[in-house]
Amino acid sequence: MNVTIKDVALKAGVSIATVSLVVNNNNRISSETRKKVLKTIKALNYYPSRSARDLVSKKTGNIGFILTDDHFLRTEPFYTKIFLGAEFEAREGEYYILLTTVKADFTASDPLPRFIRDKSVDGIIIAGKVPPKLIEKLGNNSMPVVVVDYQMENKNYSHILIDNIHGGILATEHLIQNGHKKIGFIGGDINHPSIYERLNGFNKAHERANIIPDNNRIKTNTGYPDRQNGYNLARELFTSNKNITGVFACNDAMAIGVMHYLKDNNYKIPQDVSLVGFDDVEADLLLDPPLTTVRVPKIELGAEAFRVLVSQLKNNKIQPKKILVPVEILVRNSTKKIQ
Amino acid sequence: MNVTIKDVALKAGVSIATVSLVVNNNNRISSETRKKVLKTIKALNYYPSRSARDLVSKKTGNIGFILTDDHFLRTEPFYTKIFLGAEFEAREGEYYILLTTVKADFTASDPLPRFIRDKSVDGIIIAGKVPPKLIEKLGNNSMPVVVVDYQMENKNYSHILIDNIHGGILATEHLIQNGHKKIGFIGGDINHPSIYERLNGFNKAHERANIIPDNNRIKTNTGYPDRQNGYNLARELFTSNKNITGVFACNDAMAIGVMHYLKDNNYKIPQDVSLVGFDDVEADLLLDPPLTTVRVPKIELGAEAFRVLVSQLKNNKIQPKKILVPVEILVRNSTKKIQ
DNA sequence: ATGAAAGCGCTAACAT
DNA sequence: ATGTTAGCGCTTTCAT
Repeated sequence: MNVTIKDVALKAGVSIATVSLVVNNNNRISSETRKKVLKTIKALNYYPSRSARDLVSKKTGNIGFILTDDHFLRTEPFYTKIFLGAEFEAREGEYYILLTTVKADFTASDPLPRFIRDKSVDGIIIAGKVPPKLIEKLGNNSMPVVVVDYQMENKNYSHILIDNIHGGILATEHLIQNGHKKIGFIGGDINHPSIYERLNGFNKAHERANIIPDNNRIKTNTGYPDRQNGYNLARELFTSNKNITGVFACNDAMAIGVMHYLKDNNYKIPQDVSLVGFDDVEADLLLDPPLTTVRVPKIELGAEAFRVLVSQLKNNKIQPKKILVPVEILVRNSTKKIQ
Repeated sequence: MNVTIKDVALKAGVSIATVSLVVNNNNRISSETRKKVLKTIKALNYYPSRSARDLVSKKTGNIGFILTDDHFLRTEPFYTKIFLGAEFEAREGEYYILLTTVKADFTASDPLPRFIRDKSVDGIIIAGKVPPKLIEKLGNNSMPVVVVDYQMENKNYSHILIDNIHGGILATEHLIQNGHKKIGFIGGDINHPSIYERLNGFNKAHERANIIPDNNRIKTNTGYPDRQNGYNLARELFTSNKNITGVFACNDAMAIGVMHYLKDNNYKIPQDVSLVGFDDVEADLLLDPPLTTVRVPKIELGAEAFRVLVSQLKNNKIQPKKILVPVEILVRNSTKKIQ
């Protein structure tokens, strides 16, 4: 470190306490003194030492961001955008974000992320499916936790959630309003709350339109919701069902798998089958046709998670919140009206 | 913080200096004392305070990882894997990694990443194309810098580089050995050192085989090397050239664009055209056919960058290194032998 | 409104 | 081989 609080105090002709108060926006300082101090801070290009600060305040100024490796390395930059949203927001605040991954199949014997063990963070953001054993192991820990895009029961954690039910309704209603009645649902693991809720929306939309959805058209399994899995489930769906005209895939990755399956089997999109995805990760993907999907504001999810976490840190009474982030349908060319 | 060095000293019946020496693996301590201290450290679950440590040592224990936003948000997890390699390695060491993005068109008036301004990192890793203005602005700074996957001239920075020339040779020789003579090259910005070198390898392989490459078959532009751009350049290539039988695309993203173009224009891969990419990002992409490509060890690139940076931090004489990481060709089904 | 001074938890001389 | 002690740069009472 170069220039310290002492240098500033000396140059400005005040005590270090005064400098400290100015730096921390304490209003007990006269505006002249403040101005003077601020000026010499600029002149000297002074930045307070984080470590000295942290040592006194018993904070770290860091927040930890945990992602499972499969999420971080997803082909589509879904979770990286959520991270970036948090990082953008952290730049405004006084925080740094430490990103780490844990294995998706985290077991009780795996160590907790290092920043938790050695208390290098003041709080934690976890995005996407959280390994249950991780939560268990985290249980003893007193750090505030915000969970993004994953729902957990009766926990003292705040949640930033996608409005999945409404998204499912939007996607399905769009299909129904375009005349589709025999609609398939392609999901991943139905035990994943997001997928469960999207299916829920799927059913609700049918109900509202007085259509009975056929359970045989609902295809899920316990695999990771990626393209390959979408392909496989599309095969299941179309070999056991004739005359399906619309498909709602629970995310864009699976929708792309469905596209591949349909092309391989000489179905035309949207002439033969209309297809709706979820997430909106298609930019730069060069899909043909462009995919109608439900847009999820990924940057906003991350930013909101950061804000909620910091507000809990500041108020240090942890009042768990649950925030639903709205979604919208983006109609592109993978869906069309039928008579 | 909870348990401090004092608690450990007290419980173990030694001085805090002794505890400190044990923690820092100083060999001036008798093995009995060491054992005793280590035991009570375990018992008390003691972790040294980073901030206290950093305050004394004038280090931060952090290293900064800079990526341009377009790279971080690339569809294929290329740079995120490089980051992860660094992060894996940091877990072994005593470091944390702060990840931030800068705009790809960073200008002189954009602020440097915050962790540089307030000196919250001991060193920096930059991956991928580095905005020139960033480097200029970084000039005054004394922090060691390691650059991954991008070449800069006459700078005191260490480099971890892909062996692009050899990769270009491998890709092209594979085509040539399979009987191809009229081979196209699809690149992005030829001023990007990696692309320049891959083209270099392309030419070298032709030379070795005594084939004169036709400049009209080399298509580059200044755009970002993504799928769309690959598509566009493929159109250029195939409309101005007949009977091309092989294409080397300078990365997988562009190769995918080429694939799309070929499919849209009723070329069969590999029956009509053999296609080779570069990077190996295809896992989970569901390409048809699977792409022959040059594999780049992304995790290893990041890990190596971290190692080099830390070794410079430790030796604090900055001896800039240049490390070439080898590549290999992965033959899949997008290439075939012609007579 | 400002300053003096204690102390956060640790490392590194220096002493023993 | 181990202990004593002086800071590192800051925040925060407590005085003034």
